[in-house]
Amino acid sequence: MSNINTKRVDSLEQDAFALQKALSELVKVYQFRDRKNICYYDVSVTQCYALDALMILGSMSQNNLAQHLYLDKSTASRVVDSLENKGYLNREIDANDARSKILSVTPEGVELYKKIEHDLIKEMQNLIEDLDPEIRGATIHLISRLARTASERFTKKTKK
Amino acid sequence: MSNINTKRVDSLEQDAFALQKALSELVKVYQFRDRKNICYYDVSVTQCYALDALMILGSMSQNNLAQHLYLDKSTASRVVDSLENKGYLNREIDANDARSKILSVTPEGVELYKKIEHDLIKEMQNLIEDLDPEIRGATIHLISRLARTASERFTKKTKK
DNA sequence: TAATTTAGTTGGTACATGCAACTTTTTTAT
DNA sequence: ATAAAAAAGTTGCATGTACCAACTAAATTA
Repeated sequence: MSNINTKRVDSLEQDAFALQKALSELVKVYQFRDRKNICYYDVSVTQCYALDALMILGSMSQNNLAQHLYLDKSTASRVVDSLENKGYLNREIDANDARSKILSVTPEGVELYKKIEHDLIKEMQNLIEDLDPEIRGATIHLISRLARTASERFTKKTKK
Repeated sequence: MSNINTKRVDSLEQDAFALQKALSELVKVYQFRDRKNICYYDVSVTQCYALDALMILGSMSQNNLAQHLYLDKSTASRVVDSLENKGYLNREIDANDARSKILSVTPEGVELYKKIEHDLIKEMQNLIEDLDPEIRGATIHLISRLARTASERFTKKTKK
């Protein structure tokens, strides 16, 4: 038997354990945040996700948005209602398909989004500025991977 | 002006941006999981957190558990109800303080916990086995830090 | 042109949660 | 010693966010 190999396996298992715990804690805390309905300025977290999706991915239909947010179309409809009422986005009938509503962020929405994003990114910068760029890159990579894997796993289980 | 310095700053800002997005996506996906009430065997995610806290930190009072789970004591009471009914934990009056209930995991609870933990850790191993151990360690560290910072920030906002 | 599919809305419902009021026990202050 | 305050836990109630199902209107397909 190889000492080195055993060590490696142990380390992998330990790391997996530690990462599982850390991730679990992180998610738990963020769940708490969302339950408390902590808002950025005057939008809820879900509403903020909606703004983000539209800013990053551009205008899209409501159904499309629902998919990105992992929400039912009815829920998406209400989230959009709220954002529309607050004046942060427009909901216009698609010229090519009268069933469909095209969502787009208003100038007020863009302004709000920029404020929120600025705050969040600044906060994140403080958190990671002392880290080696290589580590930062690797972490981003891993977190993205975790998100992707989790997404596949959960949506598979639900059988869409 | 220094080219190198500019580059560094840019890289930090880009990393902060990317990390913010990745983290946001991760949390979104996990929220979806929890909404769907995806369970491990026959316990919900919150119930699983409760089991985990008791296994890792040992027996504790209900109030104590509530704090660890970022839950109101009333909600904790109900979560514990459910776990007790399923036979996964015991709730006994504290010999030193008759107001307090001491929670402990039953053998059935331990068994369930081990199964869940085994599954999760195996999954995590697959996800990280190709990464450099150094990177893994650093990532775990950063995720823990993110959790801790978020916890401080959110609980401060709520003013406990 | 009739049947089916799709996008979105609305009504009903469920469920986890927090808050407030309450009980019981312990601690503190007078 | 006793009264007042604090603490742990439970229960009732309200709330908000979500899903599902039924519906409308429009587009696509047969």
